[in-house]
Amino acid sequence: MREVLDITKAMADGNRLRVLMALTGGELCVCQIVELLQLAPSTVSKHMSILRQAGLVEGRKDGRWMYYRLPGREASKAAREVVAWVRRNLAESPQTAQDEKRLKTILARDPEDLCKDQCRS
Amino acid sequence: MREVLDITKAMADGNRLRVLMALTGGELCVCQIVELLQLAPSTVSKHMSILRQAGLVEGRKDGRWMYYRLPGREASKAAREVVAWVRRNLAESPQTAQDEKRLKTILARDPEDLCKDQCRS
DNA sequence: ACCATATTTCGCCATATAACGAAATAATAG
DNA sequence: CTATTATTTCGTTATATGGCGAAATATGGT
Repeated sequence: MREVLDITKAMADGNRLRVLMALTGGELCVCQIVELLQLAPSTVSKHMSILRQAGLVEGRKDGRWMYYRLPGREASKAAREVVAWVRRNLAESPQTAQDEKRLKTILARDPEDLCKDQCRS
Repeated sequence: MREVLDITKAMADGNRLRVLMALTGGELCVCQIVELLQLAPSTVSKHMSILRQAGLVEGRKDGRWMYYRLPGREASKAAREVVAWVRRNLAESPQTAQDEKRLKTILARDPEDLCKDQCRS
């Protein structure tokens, strides 16, 4: 029950669903997700830890950057299934389309610059 | 997005997940669910309306009794898929086993008596 | 060692949610 | 029609959650 509830609670937030959809395009670092959602880094960090705790994303640390991606083959079946369900059901969402567009411009920028910008603001 | 969020929020509560599992055995009326969860009728009613709004259960009124059941073929695919996911992932849960046992004794009693008992307490 | 910087942790506040009881509603029985 | 009773709605309260900024942590560059 605990595992299932961790998963369903993790999915019960619009911003976290947006992150799951954004990650279908490949892994992203925290500052890129911050830029996408337009939320404070601390808030995004919390969201990612909830998703990670539920097994809906995996984290990889590379130097100062933390990259998150969707769960791979070794991950729990329950988590992988539910991520697939989200992908199917949000694929046509306007929000998803808008985020994809926005992500393109974010990915076009050097991640390093992105983070610096955030520190200034 | 709205539809997906309605579904994920509806699933993000332990008592509502217990109801979904209990309904795999067939439809139940509100007073039976009240007896199972040991919550106030008003609370159970709210839970059921949240599940219904999300399309995770269907309601059928029969006289004074309101019966709820899992979504049928005509229901949204997203809802049916996610209910199937819950069933698969909670099938082995101790909570589910305990509730099944408890349900047996509840179903053995006349629903009419059940409701009267609740009014007395 | 020291500084810059990416991320996380912590403490706080506002809002959302789950619970209850009382009152309203719906529907049968007399 | 009135009484009974199953369910829902409403108002209130306690707790959970999402958001932020400040401070702590971790890591690479100088």
